[in-house]
Amino acid sequence: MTMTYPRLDRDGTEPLWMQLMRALRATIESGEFGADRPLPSEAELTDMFGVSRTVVREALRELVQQGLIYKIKGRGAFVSPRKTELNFIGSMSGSADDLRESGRRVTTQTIRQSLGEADEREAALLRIPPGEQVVRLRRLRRVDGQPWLLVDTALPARLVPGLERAVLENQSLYDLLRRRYGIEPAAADRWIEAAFPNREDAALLEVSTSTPLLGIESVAWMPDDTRFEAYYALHRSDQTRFYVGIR
Amino acid sequence: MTMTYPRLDRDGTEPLWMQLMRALRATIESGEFGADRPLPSEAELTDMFGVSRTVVREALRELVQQGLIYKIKGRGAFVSPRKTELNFIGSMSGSADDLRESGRRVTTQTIRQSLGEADEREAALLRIPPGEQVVRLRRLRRVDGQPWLLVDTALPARLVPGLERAVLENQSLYDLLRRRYGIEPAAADRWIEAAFPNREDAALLEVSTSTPLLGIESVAWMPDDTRFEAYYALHRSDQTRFYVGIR
DNA sequence: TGGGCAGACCTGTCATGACAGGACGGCGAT
DNA sequence: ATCGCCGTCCTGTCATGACAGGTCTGCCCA
Repeated sequence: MTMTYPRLDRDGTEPLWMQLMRALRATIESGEFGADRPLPSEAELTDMFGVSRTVVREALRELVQQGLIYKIKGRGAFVSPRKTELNFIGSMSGSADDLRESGRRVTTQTIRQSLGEADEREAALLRIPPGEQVVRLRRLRRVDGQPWLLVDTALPARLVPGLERAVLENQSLYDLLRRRYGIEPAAADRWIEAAFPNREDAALLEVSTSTPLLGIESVAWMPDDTRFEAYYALHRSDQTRFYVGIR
Repeated sequence: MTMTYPRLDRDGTEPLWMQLMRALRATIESGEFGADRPLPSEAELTDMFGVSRTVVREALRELVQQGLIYKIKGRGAFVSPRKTELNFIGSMSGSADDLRESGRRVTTQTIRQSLGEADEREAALLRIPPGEQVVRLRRLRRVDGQPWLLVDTALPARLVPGLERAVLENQSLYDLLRRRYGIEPAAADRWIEAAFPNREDAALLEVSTSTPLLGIESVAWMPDDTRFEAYYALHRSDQTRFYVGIR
């Protein structure tokens, strides 16, 4: 067992379990472990990181939830076989702007970025009065050069002052929200349907208007229940199906 | 606080946290609590049920995961507003045959039920050799009389001897698997795409062949990693969108 | 009347300990 | 060589305790 890990920061604000989860996740994603290879046992991890078994279990539980590992009672934890599909729908970190790269070239082009007034739908999702200021983004996600996802996002302007002028190209919106505005996502609701694109959307996604696409509506909120993001996305599932892992 | 709860069985095999989760869930689903109403605090629940806070937290965590409740630090846990959509994709209990009823009349008609040999796709999903015996089910789910979901399921015959002759009408397949075969689901992988139905499927679902539907492929397994179920489902999202809650 | 502070109550994090039961390997007996 | 048993190691469950920090209410003072 030759793994080396960063020391966990006991004085910071980030919980130990989260730091540990990140460290393990980084190792797994580095490719150091192949599919179905065992991780160190819980007891070993408590020794290696100098934390309690509670912390280790919490970190591992999260990795199981994310589908990166699986656990078998009496045997241990193992690295899950690599998913070729992207866990976009079923993971918070898999949101439109925080898509995990799986050896694919992912680019994001911002088509529109403006201030506006929340319409009825946006207001209902974001739990704000209709007409309240929102920042609206329209972005096109490409995977290996192919259009893949077209997302229309609305965020309450009062939460993200200046976002309508920020540089967003190939940026993770969630990172930006976290660093600049202290927005920590806690949970999201998502609704999925099959839909046809209109003429404009079809052109952007380079499909015909009779191509069936996945439509995903989403609203996300912070730990204090404040809705900070609503989006509607069109996805070309003819290219890549959406994966959801249930743990 | 006038709630009455069943006593938890300390001598059985079912973990206390799971029993508690079920009890709370039953209360919530009975309608006794309205949306956003507070649950008893963790401390109160430990007193009421005579269990440790660990057990209470585990039960509540599971309910949060299922989207039935939400928690706010410093304030407590609250009943989530009732979802009108069914949590089919993102929940193990929301599998094709264990759909939660939300005040809707749900019926299931078995169209086909037979023994067969696993084809390449079934074999890959179930991790069995092609040609191995599988039980195949084709079922049509109706909600309020409207066709809603058409599911083709394959299960390794060696795990479910006699299932091809069992009475399945309006039965929960998961209940049956649990009671008769001791099959306990642990996790699942699911893939979602937009698709068109073929002529036969379109007729069953009462749509045209140019109606876009959601296609869901799924494989589920037990704690020992044995794949016990694979299905492909077509869903009419023109009727009801699919909901996924991220917690 | 309004604002600030303290205390009580809440969930979140973490440590420690114990026991149950599943998995696996080694050893001994047949 | 094979099978069964035992010991060790593993995760799962559960209890207990402590502390941090968020929330809310009531009280006191200006």
